[in-house]
Amino acid sequence: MALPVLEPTPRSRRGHGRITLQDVAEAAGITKITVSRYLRQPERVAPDTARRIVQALAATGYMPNKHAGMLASGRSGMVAAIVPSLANSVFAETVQALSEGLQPAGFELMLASSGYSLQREEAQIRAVLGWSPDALAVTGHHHTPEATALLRAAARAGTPIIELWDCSPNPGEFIQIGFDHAAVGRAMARHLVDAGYCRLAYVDTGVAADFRAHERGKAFAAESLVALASAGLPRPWPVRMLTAPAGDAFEGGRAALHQLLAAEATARVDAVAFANDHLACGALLEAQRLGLQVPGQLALLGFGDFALGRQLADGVSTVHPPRHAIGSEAARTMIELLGLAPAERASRLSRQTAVPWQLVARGSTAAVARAAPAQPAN
Amino acid sequence: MALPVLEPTPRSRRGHGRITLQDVAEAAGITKITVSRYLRQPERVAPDTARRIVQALAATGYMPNKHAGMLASGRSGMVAAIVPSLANSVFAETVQALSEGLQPAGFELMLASSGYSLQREEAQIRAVLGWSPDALAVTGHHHTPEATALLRAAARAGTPIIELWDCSPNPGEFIQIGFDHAAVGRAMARHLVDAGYCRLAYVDTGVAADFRAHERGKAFAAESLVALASAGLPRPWPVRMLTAPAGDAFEGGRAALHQLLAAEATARVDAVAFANDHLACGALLEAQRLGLQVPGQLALLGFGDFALGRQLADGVSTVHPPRHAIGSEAARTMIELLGLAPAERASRLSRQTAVPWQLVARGSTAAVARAAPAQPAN
DNA sequence: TTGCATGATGTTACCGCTAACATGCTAAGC
DNA sequence: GCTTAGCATGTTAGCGGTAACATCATGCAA
Repeated sequence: MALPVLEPTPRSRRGHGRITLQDVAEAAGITKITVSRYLRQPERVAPDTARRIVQALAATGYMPNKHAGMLASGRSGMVAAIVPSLANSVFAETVQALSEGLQPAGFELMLASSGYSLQREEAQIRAVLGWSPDALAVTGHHHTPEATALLRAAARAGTPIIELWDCSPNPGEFIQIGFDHAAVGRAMARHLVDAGYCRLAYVDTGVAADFRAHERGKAFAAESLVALASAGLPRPWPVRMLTAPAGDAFEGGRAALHQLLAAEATARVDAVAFANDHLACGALLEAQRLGLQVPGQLALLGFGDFALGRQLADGVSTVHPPRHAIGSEAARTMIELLGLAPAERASRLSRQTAVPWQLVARGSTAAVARAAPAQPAN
Repeated sequence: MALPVLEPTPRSRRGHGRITLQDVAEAAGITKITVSRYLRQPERVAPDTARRIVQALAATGYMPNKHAGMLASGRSGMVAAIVPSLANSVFAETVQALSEGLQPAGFELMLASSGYSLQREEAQIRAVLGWSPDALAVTGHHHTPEATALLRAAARAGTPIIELWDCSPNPGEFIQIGFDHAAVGRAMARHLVDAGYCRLAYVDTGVAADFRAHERGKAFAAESLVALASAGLPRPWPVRMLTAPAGDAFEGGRAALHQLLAAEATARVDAVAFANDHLACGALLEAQRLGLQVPGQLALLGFGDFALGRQLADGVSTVHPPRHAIGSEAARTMIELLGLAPAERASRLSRQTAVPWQLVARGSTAAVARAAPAQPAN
């Protein structure tokens, strides 16, 4: 028979070596709940106790374990965002604004970039939801079916889901904060037609999953025909649509320009809209190299309002998207929703906020006298 | 006297509504530990049980709660990184590489940007350590004293701390993965002198906390004198040092160029090195506007190897920093260290990895015949 | 048959924190 | 004096997982 073991190894896994509330409480001569209370609602503990707690906190160098806090309270104090790319300054600025907007409310931001892949986005959503974020921002309203299901489940559980950058005219399943890309595409078309151009082209980006650029392109093409017709060209030149090769966007713009110029000079485009400013700048540089007059022989219109566009030649006309406003508005929305009781919140988990954008006309699309219509207006 | 309450409210806070391991276990007719085991080591459960677990997982739509997992196991599966800025493509690419390198090993990345402020960096470090990351990457070796103390405490507790981008010749307190910026500055100086230029200037960035650019500048200035002397100019023109105005870097470069040209033409600089390519490109565009010959009258040398530099004129010479390699090397290091036993790990929490960079000579610093030395060599 | 290694699953006790309720003490009200 | 409201602090029981050990069939060698 085994002898009774003295001091039976308490088979306890001791802590991971960090200072805990318990340590602070002991140092202050009280129990941990009071310390916990002080940290969350300092006015709820007696001034004298508070003083001792402050000392104990400093002496121990306590740092709260947010996982434990989350587990106990059900609130993580963390918000997650998934964007297609961080290298793209467009999203970087939105994320920056989101982060800055959340900071004062005490929320941390957890960031993931999907590399413009819906598969990776799905994986990221799955991973990120494991951290029980208090809210989740994703980019756009295109997701894999599984991803949508995950988002839907989270939304039903009361987690605000925000789709950034898109804001389609028809209501979506989640909260949308962005703008109508089709409207931007139409405005781009009208701008070029109004400035006197009539042989238009749209250069899409080589990044397959930039749905927004594609959507602008489709609307651009459709609106072009309308605008040209109402400008007295009932049988307009068909809008050339092409896709720039993937890779370096400047080179893509250069290559696209060459493709466009391959046509016989008389039937050449006289204005090109691009999926983004980098493509447009690449095309402008190539046009300069070729000795083409911009905007004399060729007008160029970008999207994104990148800093470079202001610098080249007389400036590249562009659309200024509300990069910053989308992020700060998203932060505002999250904070507002998370302040509501779950019951109230539920009714607001689907809505749309359109953030204004602006077409910035610069030298590259200066007005020209329209050539005589190919076809007299009847 | 109060009647005995039947079914006394079990004062239990019910869960937060999510599916838990317990739910899955019940659906599969087993206990939760077996499900937990299956999720971590599928080969440890019987094939038949595994099948039932898989079904139960699918049926319930289980999603693990990582906070609970972290609390129980002491491992969070998360790594944090703090960079000065995400809008800067330099760091964005490093972060991208870090993220991609960590993904296969199953680590999530938590990201924060400090906006080039050491105060904010300290706050971010504090916040991020509350999430008990398995490892933490920060940028550079400049931190507030408090931040350094926090990092030190974390390192002592076994969390690998990695300083990105810097790699000073003298050993640091933490792990450094980067390169020696002073060496880059010296190489820039030698490149210009070797190409025949002798009236040099360095334009620092207006971002006060970009210590790395400043360090390159100091080394550039010092090495210039040495290189010019050994090229037969014992009493060289003193290196002009100036700081571009903060804000748009292109404009900063333009403004800096104007400042440099303000001197009488005969004593004008003939080569300028910049803290980054944006400044250099801005200066190049301004030089073009002013009709200056680059590199005839002026050589320009940037840093960063941004895509634009390849596009302008005959290309802007630059230094290609190991943006990507720093990130992937950091990921590799983290994974390696986290695979070690804590005891073994402790001995490796301080070391340096120099990642190679490259000077990319393009048109903007093409060689010229050196003007007769101001002073004959003796 | 017995003994024992082996593999599959279960039990228990935590991780560090907080919600909910309980207690004890002081001061006000009658 | 005694109740009672109110404040400060404490006790208990979890949150949802996992580590460590326990148990219980098997199969197989001795």
